[in-house]
Amino acid sequence: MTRTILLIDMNAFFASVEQAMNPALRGKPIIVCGRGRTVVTTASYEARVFGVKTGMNLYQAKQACPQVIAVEGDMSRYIDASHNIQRIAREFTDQVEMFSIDECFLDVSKTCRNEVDPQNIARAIKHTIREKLGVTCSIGIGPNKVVAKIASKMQKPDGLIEIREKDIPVLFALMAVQKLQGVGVGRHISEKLMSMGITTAGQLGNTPLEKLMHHFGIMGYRLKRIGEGKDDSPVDSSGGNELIKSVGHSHTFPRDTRDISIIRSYMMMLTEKVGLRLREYGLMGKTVYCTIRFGDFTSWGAQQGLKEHIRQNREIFFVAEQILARAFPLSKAVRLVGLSISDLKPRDTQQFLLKEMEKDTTLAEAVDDINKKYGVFTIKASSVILSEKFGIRPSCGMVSKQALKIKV
DNA sequence: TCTGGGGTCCTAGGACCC
DNA sequence: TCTGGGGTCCTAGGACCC
Repeated sequence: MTRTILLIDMNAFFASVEQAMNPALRGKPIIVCGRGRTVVTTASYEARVFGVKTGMNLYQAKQACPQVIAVEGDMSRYIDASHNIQRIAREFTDQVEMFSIDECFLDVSKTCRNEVDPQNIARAIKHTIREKLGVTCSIGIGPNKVVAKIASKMQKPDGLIEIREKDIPVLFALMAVQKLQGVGVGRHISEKLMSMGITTAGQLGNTPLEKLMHHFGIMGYRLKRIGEGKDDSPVDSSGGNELIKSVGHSHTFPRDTRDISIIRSYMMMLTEKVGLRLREYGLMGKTVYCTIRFGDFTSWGAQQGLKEHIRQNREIFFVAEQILARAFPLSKAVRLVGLSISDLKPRDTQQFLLKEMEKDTTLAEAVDDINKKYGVFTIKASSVILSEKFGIRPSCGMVSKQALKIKV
């Protein structure tokens, strides 16, 4: 059965939301970024004209566009906007999958079987989003999710492209493999494909499966399907039923360091951020993973599986410290430390019966409550105060998809 | 001029057990 | 002393995504 899938892809989403909320930013080149040694998360189209791109550092952005306005991102605003987009999408079909904070798949096959032109649906969605939220989007239409996604990237901003099944062979024959970025063909794979003489999507689809399997293993099968413009994956409208698999944070130091006390205090701060979110989500984890990025951008990582699930800051920190100890003595200065916890399960309420745990939990949750009410780190561990002495400020976590899972 | 932060999935190798 | 094969679990690392 032929399907009709739409992908709504928001244009310069974070920057557009900031401009919609603050008239003083409209029509101006702006970038949304973090703090410290940060990069551009999103550049407005006015900034892109000057060559400002995602991933540039602030210096590069200012060089390219001296008048660019840097705005510190506020994730909660983007999550709100994302929910609003989802609500609008549901006015058109109940088959809606929030794919990321700024992308949304719709399966409108049923509607289109009644002679409704999918382009009319797309135009109505674009109009509603612009009217209600003051931001624009590009919509791609295709017979499946992969093709819809490719179509959505073909015209930006404010685009609308439909790729019909019969158009795929001609279109893909001309499409460079780099254009498949975003559907599972990243930089490494496309470079390898090019070195094999496969330069277009069409050539990828025509390459014998055995050859692709030989070079890419089981991935070869998926690559061939992408090259053929085929994809059976359904639009998953189950929403927040997906489980969160891991919760983590990382932080880049203002300056590279070998000082164990600095590294340790950052790790304590990360522990508190991870622990806070774990408790917020009502989860506990059984595997702790620590990572270090060195000044030369090489990295080290190690994990520790546990006998029991944990959720308290001091438990997480105890394990993190043991893992971190394996990285010493350090051969190079450290740029970033990261901490994440996985192997998650919902909080076991029975454990509350244990008095010791109860006390600890009550304390941690009281701290969480106060921090939620009066701002993160109103109450903080001594290590965090120490962190601040070194010029560290806790940043807002870029939670994206997880926040959507929780809040929807 | 160096290059953020949040995730997911997959693979490969070693340990261990039967 | 040398020899299996299969399965599972754990760990490290890579690729990809927004």
